[in-house]
Amino acid sequence: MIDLKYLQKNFDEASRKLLKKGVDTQTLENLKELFSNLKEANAKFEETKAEQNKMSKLFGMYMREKKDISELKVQIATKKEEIVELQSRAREANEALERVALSVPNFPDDSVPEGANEDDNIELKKVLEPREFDFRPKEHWELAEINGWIDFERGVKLAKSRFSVLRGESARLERALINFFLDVNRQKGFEEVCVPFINNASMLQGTGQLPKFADDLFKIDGEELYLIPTAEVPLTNLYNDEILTKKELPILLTGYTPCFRKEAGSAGRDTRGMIRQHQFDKVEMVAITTPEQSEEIFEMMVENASDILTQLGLPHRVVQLCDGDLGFSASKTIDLEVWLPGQDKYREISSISNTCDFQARRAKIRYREGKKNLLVHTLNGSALAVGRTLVAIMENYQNEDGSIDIPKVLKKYM
RNA sequence: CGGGAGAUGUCAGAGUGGUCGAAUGUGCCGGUCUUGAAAACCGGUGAGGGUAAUACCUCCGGGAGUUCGAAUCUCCCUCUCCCGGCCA
Repeated sequence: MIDLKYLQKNFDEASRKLLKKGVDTQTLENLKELFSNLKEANAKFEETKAEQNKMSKLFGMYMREKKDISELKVQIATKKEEIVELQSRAREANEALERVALSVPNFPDDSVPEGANEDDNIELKKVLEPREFDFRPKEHWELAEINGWIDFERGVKLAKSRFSVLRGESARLERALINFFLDVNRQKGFEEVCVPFINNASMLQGTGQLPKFADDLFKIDGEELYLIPTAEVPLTNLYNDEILTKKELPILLTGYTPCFRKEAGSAGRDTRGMIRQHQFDKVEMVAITTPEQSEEIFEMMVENASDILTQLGLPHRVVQLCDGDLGFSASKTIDLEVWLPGQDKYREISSISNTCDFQARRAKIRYREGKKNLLVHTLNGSALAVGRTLVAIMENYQNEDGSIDIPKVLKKYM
């Protein structure tokens, strides 16, 4: 959630920033008004409640002193009606505010370039030269068929479309990649954690998936529980509603989880192959930091994800997202795109974001600084998406006969 | 899934209708002492909102109710622990 006090005090600046994230001025005007409504409603309620509290104390005193309480009783009864009314008005004001506020995206960081969509993203650098092929490189699904690596049909049979089955070598490679990623992250100082793959609604709200993106989530029937769309949810919310000490920051976490996404709205995109599945494996990094630390940690996380790709010998490029392409919670995002020779293009394989205090405010994650409790910064990034790495290895390490070599660093994991 | 107990500040644990945001211990922060540390002693220390700062308001798992007044009484829900069943 954005800082509403900031919105109120710097409305023009705030609305200019959020325009880039597709929020119209109308919504922001509305939000500002709802916020001041709430403050007003609260003030009235509190004032009246204070009067009643005083009278109640008096009541007690009169009783003890055996004074006449009949008049006081009438006064209190009148006040009480007023309070009930004011309280429900304050509550409504709060609900009205939350309904809007929880669906307003984060401000882009000042350093983020302007742009309308992904076409305006900025390539910061390329790492490793794509290999020259003396034959037409195949796409991963052709290679999957030749090698018997991916059983798309049976995945669909077991669940539905956009599910698949890895068999034999590919299943082992998937497992090897997970272990490799976790080991690298651990060496960089991330604590490995193993978390529930199902989280409750409150946690999903904490990281920003709810209430706005409910349609993208698999919900457990009859429960307020959801399959996680990313390990970012459980890892970040590990500290939901907690107050940390400054000493324990930064907290660096890494974990492997499958991720579940409905992919509502992406019908027709990447229907072939396993680029876009309802279930995919990912190893995630999450950092909980002070505001001073977050930029440095952010760069470290980008560096780490890029390093993993380099160790695997996968050519990739580092892309800074423009403000128009930023996700809901992100203040700043850098994507890593891996080269897929079969598709003849770069495809996203990691996305690293600093949400600053946006998630911290929702999830109530704070740290103690002297006598004050301040919001932490939260960061997340993939290191890496496992299925897409598998695809990248298949396409980059293919031979003319369709066979696939295994990157050297993975040999000890196979 | 069946039976029993419980949910209070970092934790442990008092509090059973008013002056209780809450004893005490512990932890944490600061200080005295010490070459330094520990021990001992002294002081401070829940969260959110509000204010220039105070006032003031809300919060004792969550919700509804009784009452002038609820941590305390009633109802519902959730969760935890113990016993039994089932089970990796």
